This record gives sequence, structure tokens and C-alpha cells, in this order.
Amino acid sequence: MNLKQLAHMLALSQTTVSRALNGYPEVNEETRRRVMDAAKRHGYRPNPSARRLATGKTGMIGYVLPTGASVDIDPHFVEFLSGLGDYARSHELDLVLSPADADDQETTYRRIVANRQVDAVYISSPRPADRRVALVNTLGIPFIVHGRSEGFDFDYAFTDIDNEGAFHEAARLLIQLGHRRLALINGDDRETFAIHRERGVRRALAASGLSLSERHVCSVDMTEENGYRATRRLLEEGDAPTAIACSSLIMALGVVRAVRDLGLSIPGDVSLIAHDDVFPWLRPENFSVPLSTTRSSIRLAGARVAERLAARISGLEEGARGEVWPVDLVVRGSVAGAPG
Amino acid sequence: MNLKQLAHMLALSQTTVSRALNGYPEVNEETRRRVMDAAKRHGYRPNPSARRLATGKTGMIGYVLPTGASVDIDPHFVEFLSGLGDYARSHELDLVLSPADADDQETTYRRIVANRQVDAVYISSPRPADRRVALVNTLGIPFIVHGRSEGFDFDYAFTDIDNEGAFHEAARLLIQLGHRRLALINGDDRETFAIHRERGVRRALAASGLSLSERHVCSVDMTEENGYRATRRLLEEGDAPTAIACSSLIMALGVVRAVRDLGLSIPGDVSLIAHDDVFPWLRPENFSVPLSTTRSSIRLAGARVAERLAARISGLEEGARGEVWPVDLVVRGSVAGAPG
DNA sequence: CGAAAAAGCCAAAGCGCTTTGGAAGACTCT
DNA sequence: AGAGTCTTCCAAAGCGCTTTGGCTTTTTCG
Repeated sequence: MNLKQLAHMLALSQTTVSRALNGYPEVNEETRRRVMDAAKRHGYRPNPSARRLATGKTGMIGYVLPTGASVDIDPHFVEFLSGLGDYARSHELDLVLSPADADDQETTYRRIVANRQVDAVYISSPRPADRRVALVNTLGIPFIVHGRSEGFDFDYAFTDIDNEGAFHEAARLLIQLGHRRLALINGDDRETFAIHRERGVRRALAASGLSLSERHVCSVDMTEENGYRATRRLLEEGDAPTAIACSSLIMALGVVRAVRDLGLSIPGDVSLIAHDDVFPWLRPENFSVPLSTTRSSIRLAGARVAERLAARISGLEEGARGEVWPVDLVVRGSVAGAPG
Repeated sequence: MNLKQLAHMLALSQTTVSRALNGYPEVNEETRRRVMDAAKRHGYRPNPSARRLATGKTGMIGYVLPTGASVDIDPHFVEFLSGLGDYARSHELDLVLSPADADDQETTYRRIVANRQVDAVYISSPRPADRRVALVNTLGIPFIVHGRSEGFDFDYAFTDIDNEGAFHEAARLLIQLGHRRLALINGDDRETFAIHRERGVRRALAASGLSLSERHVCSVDMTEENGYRATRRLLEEGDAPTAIACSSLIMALGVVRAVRDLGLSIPGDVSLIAHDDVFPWLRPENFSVPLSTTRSSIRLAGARVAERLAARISGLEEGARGEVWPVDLVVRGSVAGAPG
């Protein structure tokens, strides 16, 4: 059942039927009702391929997926996707993942924009002065950044959490508990979120006349193993920290294992706070010692990004508004006063 | 730059240019070269929207993503996606995720097929007599099942691993080590993979005249917490098992924590073997006691599924061939002879 | 009441590609 | 040389929708 048939069946022109269906004003209300009815009754659905050829609109949002034999997709991605998908579903939006060589994403961005394959895109895990953001901005396709980039001569729309504030609060708590030597086990510090977290910790320390030793901050891919290694190194050196802030729950698994392997205890010898993106399959309250966390649901962020993308596509949202979500500090058993 | 302009520029018809570009035989080789040259030089790329309207081909593969507030996307998904994306990239295939109400995926499948939104789809985590498989089969779109369904009156194409064989081998090893009471902490046993794994364990036990007590098998969502709970329950009851087979590394985290909480040790009191899908961020050799595993890279499976989908789209693969990959049994420190 | 404005509808021209059904010229064969 | 066969190209008809421009008919209003 296509438009032509439907129009013929109603003894109307395609024009009128099309307009009736798409809510244009120049059609009699009664006619519109007749058309709507018939469309529903016959299960008419406009062919999206035809529509997109005519309008350029696709009803899809895009994401360029960096791939490669040595490129790992972050497990956070799936949780973000849950939220995004949950919202997108209610708006009949599909998500198209365009795999790209991790070292050359530009080609793919250009392709999906030139081909009008999607109505909008989002960008995640941005770095300062991220080239993707600059590119997409000049290409002129609607977009939202999940996270923040910095150092452009233009503004853009983003949804981010207050990473700096979160880690500032976490560090402040530890300092209040008497800790003087903090360590930070961070994610990839070429990414903005990691930079902001480090900044938060440093600011809290500075406020108390303390500082973050270079040896006490490390930046690694957020795997269990790297959490373990970093912790071993930190705790086996002289001048070991008495408290650790950690950028992910997965790394925290490694931290806990390392502490235990060294015959130390949490929070007796070391206090620990980790960032929790809220995975259903790994929860801080279920660690052997319940973990204190800075908590922010990445799933909600996914839903919000989808919502904003949808708003931008339909013209309801404009401008370069950035939004920053506060982060909860949830105190559990893994923090205590500094030893000694 | 569109076809019309290019044709005009070459003083040829659109027909000829189109055919030259698409490798049809009825065009002079020299003409073809001229066309190819000009196309390359002017960076001509056929408009995909137009092409798909004309041909119905989209260059995309589809996946219906079950969503909902209480629906969690499995973290395995992201690793599968890595492999899929890695292959798809090399073939300029995009992946479109169509979010669907988890309780009504049929509508979405029908939509994407009726609208010709994708050239092929894949289905994951199938159950016996999975309705999605039956549906997609009748809808007539090319598809591959990742995993296996059962109980149809038709054959279909799938790529699966030998779950039964893997858990059979694992159980056999434990039995050889003198264990008599095995437990299985399984995933959702409405899914085929879980059924097969249980079958494997039972078969191994039966071969030695043993059996799997109903109290020693449980089926849960594969979270850390559920692994912990199941293990507590198993070990605190009388007649506790001396060996556990576990369907995921994430649950194994909980198993290890529970064993420790109970003051027991691995492998002294309990032997443990888990299935490892090979995540980059959580590796069995890094468990406090290195974990024995049945190992199969879900990432490779993703790449293989993409490869087969591509082959089906281009007509290189036909028929209902199913393939079953063997699974490695990797023995590490978490297994030992039965206590006593 | 008659002119101007508004409402309601339609035919046809795109959107940019593929594919059908020829047609013209080159080539073979008797 | 004429009939038949290839080879090589083209005009035009889709694919199914939106949108432009225009044409009637109805309504408004001095």
C-alpha cells in the first residue's frame, strides 16, 4: 500500500493525502480525518526510502564507532546505549553505528554527512580540542557531545557530568578524614573527563595546602588488571598513599585485589573511593568492603542525549547550550580515618 | 556532483555511466575506464538514498535492540559489537540498532523488513523455538543467528559455540579430580546456551554414574551479585558442592567473594571453572586465584557473523548452514582435587 | 452585489538512482 | 551484398514520496 493507491482509493490527489498525513494546514479538517482513517485502516506507512530521498530526513541518529583489532569498545558504551535506546524507541528513532578506523574517523563522519545518512550524531569520550567536534561543527549536522571538549572558538551543545566537582568532593572527604597522601588512578588522561577529575582532586588538596605527587597519579585504560598494577606500584613504593580515588568500578576490582594481595585492608590501611557509572552487573555496595562512590548513571545520560538529539532534529532545541549534571557522593564502608 | 552532471560532463547517458560504475558488461572497456576516472577525479559518490529507493539495497545490517526501563543490555554485547564493527568497516557496512519494547519485538522486526531498512539482520541470545527466528524466517530477510534455537520445522543459518561440549569437558575434568558434588551457576535457562551448558554438565556426571542435584543448579541473570548469592546458598546448605561451574566471569567475581566471605578457599575447599567470553577489561588469569575457564572469544564471533551477513547479502552464501565452534578449556589455579 | 481574499484541492515536477526496451552501428556469415 | 548477430549506447520509465505553482470554489467585506 503506497501513497498513490491510497490517494486513488480516496479519490484524492497524492498531494492532498500527503499533506493531510503530515499535518499541513491547507487541507479541510474533515478530509484530513477521512485520510487519517483510511491510512490507519489499511496500515499505510510511508516508505522511508522514498521520504528520505524527497526530504533528506532519515529518522536516524548516528554514531561513529571506532574499531580496529586493538581497539576495545568501552563497556560503559552498552549502558549508555540502554538509555539512548530506551528513549529513541519511544520516538521511532533508530541508531546507526558506522564503524570507522579508529585512526581515521574523519572520513566516516564526512561520508555519513555527505550521504545524509543520519539526521544528527553524538560524540562520546571527547578530548580537549577534539577534532571530531570541530569537524562535525563545520559539517553543520546537528550534534550533541556526551562529555566535554575544550579550547574551541565556538560553543556547542553537550551533556556532561561534573567530574571535577565529584572528585573534588571525594578528595575533600578523604582530606577531612585526615588523609594527607592521596592517589588518583585515572582513566586515559587525554580525555577531558580524566583531566577534570584530576583537577578536582588537585583543587581539594591545594585548598588544604597539600598537593598530588606526580608519582601518585596514573592514567591507564580502565581494566581490572591496570587497577591492580597501579595499586601495587603505589603501595609498594615508599611514601605510599593512604587513600585512593579511582575512576572506575572495574579498576576498583583490581585495587581491592591488590590491597588484599599485599596483606593490607580497606579501609584500615587504605581508603578507597571510585566513580560508579551504575552498571546493573557490578554494584559498589556488593564489594567485599562496600565501596564509597561518586555516582552518576550513564544510562540516564544516554536517554538525555537521545532526547536532546530528537529535540534538535525537530528544531525544538537550538543554540549551544551545555549542561552539567551534579554527581552524588555516596559514602560506604571503604573510607575511614587515615591510619596512624 | 550527481549522476546527471557526471553523465553530461562525459557526454554520455546516465544509463551508461551507471552501468560503467556498477560493472555491467554492456559497456566498452575504454568507456568504462573514462567513466571510472572521471568519477574518481570528481569524487562522485552515488547518493545512497536514491540508490536504495531504486534498488532496495541499503548497505546496512540490522539488530533489534530490546529496551525498557528494567531491561539491561548484556555487557557481552559490546564485545560482540567490536568484532562485528571491525569486519563491517572493511565492507562499508553500517549497523542499525532499532530499539524495541523488549516485550514486543515483532512489531519492530516487521517494520524494518517492510520498510526495507536493512539488507539483513542478526539475532542474538536465542531461546528454543525463538519467535524472532521463526518470524524473521517467514519475513524472508537474510539473517544469521548468533547462538542456536531449536525445535523448528525449518533449518536456518547460525554461528554458535559448543556450549555443551565446553561444559562437558569442564565437568569431566572436575570429576576426574575426584569431585562428586558439582554445582552449576548458570545464566538464564530460558536461553539455549544455558540449556546446552547444563546438558553438558549432566552428561559428564551421568557418564560417571553421578548426577546434578536440583539444588545444585541455578539460573540467574549474570551479575556479580547473583554469583555471590548463589554461591552463599550453595555452600551454606548441607551437602555443599566441592566444585562449581559458572557461566560467566562476572558472576565468578561474586563466587570468589562469597567463598572468601565464608572463610573458604579456592581451590582448597571449592574448585571453580567459569566460562570466559574474553573481555579486555576482565581476565581470568588476573583473579586472585587464576581462574580455569572455558574460553571462546565473543569478539571473533561478532566478526564471523558480520562476515556471513555480508556474504548472504551479496549472494555468496546460501542455505541454512549452521556452524559450531569448539571451545578451549584453559586450566589454571582454581581447580584442584576434591577435598577430603 | 461584486471584487478581493482565503480555503481546498490538484497536476506535475522534482529527489538521484537503476533498469527496461530499444536503436544504431559494427561485425559475422553465406 | 543482404540477413542475422553482437556490441555499445540511449531515452524514458520507474522507485514512492514531498513540494511548487496554479486552479476552483467558497468566504469575506465594503
